Amino acid sequence: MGTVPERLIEAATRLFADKGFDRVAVQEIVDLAGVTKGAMYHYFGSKDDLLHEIYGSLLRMQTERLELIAAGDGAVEERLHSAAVDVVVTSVENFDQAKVYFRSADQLAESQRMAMRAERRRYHERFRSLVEEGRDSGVFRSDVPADLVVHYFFGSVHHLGAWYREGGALSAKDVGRHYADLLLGALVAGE
Amino acid sequence: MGTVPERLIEAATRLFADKGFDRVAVQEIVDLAGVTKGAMYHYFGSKDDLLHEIYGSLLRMQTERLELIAAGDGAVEERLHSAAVDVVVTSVENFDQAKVYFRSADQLAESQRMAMRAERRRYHERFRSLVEEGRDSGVFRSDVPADLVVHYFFGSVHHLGAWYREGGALSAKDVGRHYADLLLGALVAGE
Amino acid sequence: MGTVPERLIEAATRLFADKGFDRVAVQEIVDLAGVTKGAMYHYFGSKDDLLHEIYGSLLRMQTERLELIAAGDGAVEERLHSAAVDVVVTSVENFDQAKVYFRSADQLAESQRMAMRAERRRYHERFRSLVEEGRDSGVFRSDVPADLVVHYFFGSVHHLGAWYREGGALSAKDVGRHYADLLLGALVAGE
Amino acid sequence: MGTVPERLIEAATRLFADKGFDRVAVQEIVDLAGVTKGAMYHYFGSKDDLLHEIYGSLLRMQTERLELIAAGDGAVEERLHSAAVDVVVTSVENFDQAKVYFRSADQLAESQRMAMRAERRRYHERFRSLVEEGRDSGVFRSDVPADLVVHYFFGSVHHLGAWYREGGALSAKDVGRHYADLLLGALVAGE
DNA sequence: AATGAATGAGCTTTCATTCAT
DNA sequence: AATGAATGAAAGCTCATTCAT
Repeated sequence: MGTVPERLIEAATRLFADKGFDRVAVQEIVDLAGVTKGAMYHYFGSKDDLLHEIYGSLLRMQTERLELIAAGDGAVEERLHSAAVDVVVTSVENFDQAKVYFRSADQLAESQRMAMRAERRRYHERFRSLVEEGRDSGVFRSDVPADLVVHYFFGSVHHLGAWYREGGALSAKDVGRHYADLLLGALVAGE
Repeated sequence: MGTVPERLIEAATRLFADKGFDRVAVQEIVDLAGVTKGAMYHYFGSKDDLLHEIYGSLLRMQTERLELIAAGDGAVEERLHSAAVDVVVTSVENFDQAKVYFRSADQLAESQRMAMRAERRRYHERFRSLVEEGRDSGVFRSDVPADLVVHYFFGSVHHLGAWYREGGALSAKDVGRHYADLLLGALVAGE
Repeated sequence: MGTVPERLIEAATRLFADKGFDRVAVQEIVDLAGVTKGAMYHYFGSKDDLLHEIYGSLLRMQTERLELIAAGDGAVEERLHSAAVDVVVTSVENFDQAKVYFRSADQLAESQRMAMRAERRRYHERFRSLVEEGRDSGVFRSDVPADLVVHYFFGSVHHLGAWYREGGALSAKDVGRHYADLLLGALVAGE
Repeated sequence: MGTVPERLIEAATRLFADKGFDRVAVQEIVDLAGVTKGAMYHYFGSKDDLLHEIYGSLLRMQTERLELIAAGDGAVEERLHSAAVDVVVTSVENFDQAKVYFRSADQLAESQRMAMRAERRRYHERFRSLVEEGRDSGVFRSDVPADLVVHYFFGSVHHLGAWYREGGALSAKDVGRHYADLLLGALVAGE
């Protein structure tokens, strides 16, 4: 059953993913976790803290993986493809966490927002540097700003929570590959 | 200064776009509109009604334009390109409304959610039919599900609110063209 | 269809009878009457005024009839019996009005409450004087205070709204007779 | 001073009795009880819950007592007399509670109304069965429907709140006896 | 480590009434 | 005679957080 803080994180993740941060009462979280409010405030300073905790961990994990993939030694188009597949697959495999991340990103308290943005920027930049590497080496088209490309692609990823359903016809890997194909197709297409 | 209901819609649009539906108090809306709560409830049945009104109008407008564009007589790749540009441009030109739509779509009361989903689906299907038309005529790749393509692209569009800033280096038209180019590039690229 | 004030009184009577004064909104009344709030406030000073009007008229009518009956020249037990039947029959024949009277008597504004109480007391006293007349002439028992008898009987009458249904097995006259029989039976029974 | 929920019930009882359910604000209740609204909603789900609690307890008590009295082994007219005295005495001894019951019975939310009606019906039926027992054994008159008799008597009891004042000339027992005498007088009177 | 009673500020909504037209 | 937009005060209720135990 896990420790109390683990159960709390788990409960909060499920609820935030389903209804959005603002629509979940602390009471619901502790009920689902089978503890009381006092216990929650013993481990977490606030409801915001729970949110921070939840998507911080996914983002950190994805950043680490991205850095490994990007530092690999395949061709740039292969590394970008892998990175694209990976962010989709890890998002789907941690779908509740990802949904919380996608939905409630802007709901953080001022103090934590800074830290979060810095981490997100780091991920974004690393991804962009891959795109730029491809352009510099003449493999990718260069008539579209690299930044825009990254936003374009992450938009698609963030939208997964709005339509993808686990257990349907498409596996996480399927979606990841299709997404990566579309991205690479667009970049390699050339003018 | 416009009529009271207009001022209310305007105020609500700005606030919902900035902070999200759940973070805006009715009191803030009426303060910004310069009226009292009673006046608001004279014109709108609930806070939900305001939300519905706001993005209903954008969605209706975009649907109409999409249907016109799709029914044009150019080549399918040109029609899809125009449609893609158009949804971006109209979203950016009504950016607050669009942000409300992107952020708060799922926050509607049960009753209105159905109606809204039906309208959204209609838009989605019309867009998808363009993609399918291109595949059937051999112009677009067919190894990626058409539905997924549409979700992929709309994800990018929905994400505009998270990064695009008016008055920056890129005009609405610029972004629209880049987005459309990326979409068409991916589809035409062929396997 | 009647004049506007008549329609308003009618609508208010029905609604107050059904739901109680406090549970009816002025908006509902004017909707049912097919007019607007402005029209209502043109004819009536307040929602309280409507209430006052409604049960004032029933009470006045019943008082007049009671005085006629009491002043008749039959035996006292016959006059009391007639009076008892009459208050039941007129209450049932104006059932909505009567229900309003029974339910919402205490809901009047301070100013009107005085006037109302005076009228009610007048009715009560006239009824009591009949009881006393019967006692003085040795026809009725005298071991129960006359005031209490009157309260006892009017309690039964007021309760009609809680159980009597028009169109059922018992006609207004039936109930009136049974009620009067029970009252007279108790008084004549003797010690 | 009692526990918080006790103080809340006490305060609500007094206020509901005085002004009627709809005329009492939750704020008044908590002020009188010396707590805050949050505390009230910690113990009671709604304002309706308070009402339910208040007269549920009186009704349950009276039902229990009625069943004991009715199951006794005296003559039926004695048992009915006792039952009549008892309902008056217990109502007067818990006068605020009884007034709430008499006044606000129909103000309950739909959900609780059913349960309450069932309990009231049970009380009514038990009382009626006493009346019927007396008719069957030829002690009571049978020209008046038993149901009507019960409504007639309970009407008188419900009306107590409208006229009886504690500390006056008549004790609870006095009123109870007079009421019972009037009831029995009417029933035994014979045709 | 954990409880749960209690707070206090805030929420959306209702409503009798007024008033310019 | 009548409209209906608008007010302003109050309503019932929710909720993150605190704190004595």
